[in-house]
Amino acid sequence: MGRPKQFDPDVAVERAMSVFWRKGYAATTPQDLVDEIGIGKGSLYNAFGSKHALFERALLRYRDSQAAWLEELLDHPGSAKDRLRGALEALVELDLGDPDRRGCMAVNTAAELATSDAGTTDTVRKMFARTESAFRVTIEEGQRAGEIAGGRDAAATAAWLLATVIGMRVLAKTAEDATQLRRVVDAAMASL
Amino acid sequence: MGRPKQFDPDVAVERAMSVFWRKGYAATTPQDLVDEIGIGKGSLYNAFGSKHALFERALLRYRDSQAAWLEELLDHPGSAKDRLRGALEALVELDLGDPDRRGCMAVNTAAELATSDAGTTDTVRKMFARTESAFRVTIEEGQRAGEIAGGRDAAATAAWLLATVIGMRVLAKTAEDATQLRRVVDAAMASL
DNA sequence: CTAATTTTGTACCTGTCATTCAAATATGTT
DNA sequence: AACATATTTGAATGACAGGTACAAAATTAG
Repeated sequence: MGRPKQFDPDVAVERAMSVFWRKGYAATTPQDLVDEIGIGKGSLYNAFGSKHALFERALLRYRDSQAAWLEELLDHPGSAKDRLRGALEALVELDLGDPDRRGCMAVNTAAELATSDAGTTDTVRKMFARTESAFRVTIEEGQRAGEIAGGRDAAATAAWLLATVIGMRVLAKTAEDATQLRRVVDAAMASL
Repeated sequence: MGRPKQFDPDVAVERAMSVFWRKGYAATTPQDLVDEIGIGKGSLYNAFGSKHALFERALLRYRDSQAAWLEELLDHPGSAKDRLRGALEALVELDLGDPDRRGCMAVNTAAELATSDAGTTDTVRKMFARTESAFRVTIEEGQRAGEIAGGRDAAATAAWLLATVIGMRVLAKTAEDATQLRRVVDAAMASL
């Protein structure tokens, strides 16, 4: 009943994600969003209610695609160490391959909104926890397989790996070439 | 000649830094700045020219105070490893002790502006390079003293330590308590 | 075919953004 | 004292932010 939407809300959220990811929350205007999505302002506000609500949906979409991507990488066949190295190297490729150097949307959001937006910060915190958890599982697999020293605290190592990855993704935004990031990967793997 | 300034520009820059640090660049308005600094808008624009110019001065002020703080920590007496651990622990204290959880202004700036502001990004890149360099010097001292394996690539280890610290400072903005950060420090030092 | 429902585009609104300006005020120079 | 210079304040500016209102258009249930 009623007139059907002439645009796909999922596509709209994806395009909104793209804009928010590139420009950040505060610097993105409703005009930017309608330009990118290709709908009118009326439709935008009818469908999503507010800039903030759309941002939250965009962030959740980022979470889903990002988490699936990383978790699939860590689920590849191979040794735990190889999978971890592969994931880090894939992240470097991903970040440096992006002409806009957007980095990680969750990291950018933490940096921009943690002081002012508790709800969004909670979402980001959970995203970090999820990644940390995936790292911990892989590290524990490596310990059972004897590739990683069993005496190490897997939880602490996972937290440290998460910090390393977050740092890498910030550095990817400022790095001029790949050498700095490759060094980070090498040193991180050397000390695992 | 002329009426003398009724405020200290250095104090004004410091207060501006405080606001930009807490709110980020885009979310800070000229009104926020004059409220915090305690001068009129005319004075603000007469003294600094634009919001962006004031931001750059605030960022440079951050760089100077931050770099001095960290470099002094790393210059303390003691073994290289102890100094590195001390620096990481001091950063955790600093970040968690801040009620606003502002994290690191350079990191926040990289996250917010790297896609859009080449000049500022260059400043941040140099700040990162300076910290990385201070880490490398300390690591090399540790290698000469035999505390850190000489076979390790000091430059790569320093890059990795920089990434770890950047990640920690992002996590400090979302972490609910100190455990996650303490784990990062422990794991980082364990693998040094 | 209509009634009911929903979307859409345009126009509009209020407030704020970043900046500028005029006038008043405070100093150094002659 | 008169003047030139520099700074202060706060109002004024044009542009745009974020969002709303509304009538016309599109669809489906009955």
